Amino acid sequence: METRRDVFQAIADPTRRKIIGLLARQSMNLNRISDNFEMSRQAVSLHIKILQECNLITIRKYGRERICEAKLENLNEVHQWTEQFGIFWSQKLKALKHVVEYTSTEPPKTSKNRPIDPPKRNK
Amino acid sequence: METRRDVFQAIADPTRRKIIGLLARQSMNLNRISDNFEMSRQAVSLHIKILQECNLITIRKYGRERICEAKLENLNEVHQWTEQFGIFWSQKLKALKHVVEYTSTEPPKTSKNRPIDPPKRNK
DNA sequence: TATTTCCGCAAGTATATACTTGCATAAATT
DNA sequence: AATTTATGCAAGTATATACTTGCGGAAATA
Repeated sequence: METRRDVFQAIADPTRRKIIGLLARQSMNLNRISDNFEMSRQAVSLHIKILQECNLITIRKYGRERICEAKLENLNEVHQWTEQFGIFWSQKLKALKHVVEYTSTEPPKTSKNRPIDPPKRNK
Repeated sequence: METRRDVFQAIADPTRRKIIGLLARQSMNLNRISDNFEMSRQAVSLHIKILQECNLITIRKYGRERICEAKLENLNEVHQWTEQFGIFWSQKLKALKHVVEYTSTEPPKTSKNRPIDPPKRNK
């Protein structure tokens, strides 16, 4: 039922991203959150549950209410994952080397007159 | 079958994240990529297809091969989404105001002697 | 006390997801 | 020409996902 559940999966859903956006501005109880969506309260509640499991929000009981708060720090995992490629961007992509190598030529007709070495599987 | 398909959903799967990581270092053909995984070639191929649809990779025909290249720029959407909350981190979270307000008190016993105003739905 | 509000639990459904295996085809290699 | 290699297409399956509706209970309000 609830196998893989990480931050990346949590933010995959647009509803959950919107919830995070809402809670980033102000903590709210469940019903208040679901006011922002067309779907049923239960549906929103389920999204909240998932976000909680992924440690992106915390829930605090306040009387009969449950106040949801965003724990934005835990978006760091995502931020850092994308960040790692940022290095490549500024370096104009190492992979770009390959692009240039290949795109400047036509596909080989035979193995003899190939303009460049074909990619070979080392196995 | 293929309804919602965006970058966030694309990177939700760990296999696809790994593929992006691989292609960020070096462009590869399909079989080469699938060498890095336990699953079948077809399974990997499907992930590639999804990544392509989300514009995270491009595929270039080279003879009988199909060379996959990462288009890391399009991770910007994710990067920026997380970035927007970075502002809040440095500001120690506006929402933190709420946390302090609420956590310092017990839940109200009656409506009379509530230590603070309860959250009210404006409807 | 009666009523409303906030919320969880549970059952049910339709579609999506992540795989698999088998077969077919075009392009290189021998 | 025969074989290997790279890949696509299609069918099939199990589980996950994103919802719904209905019921019940605890807490606040009138």
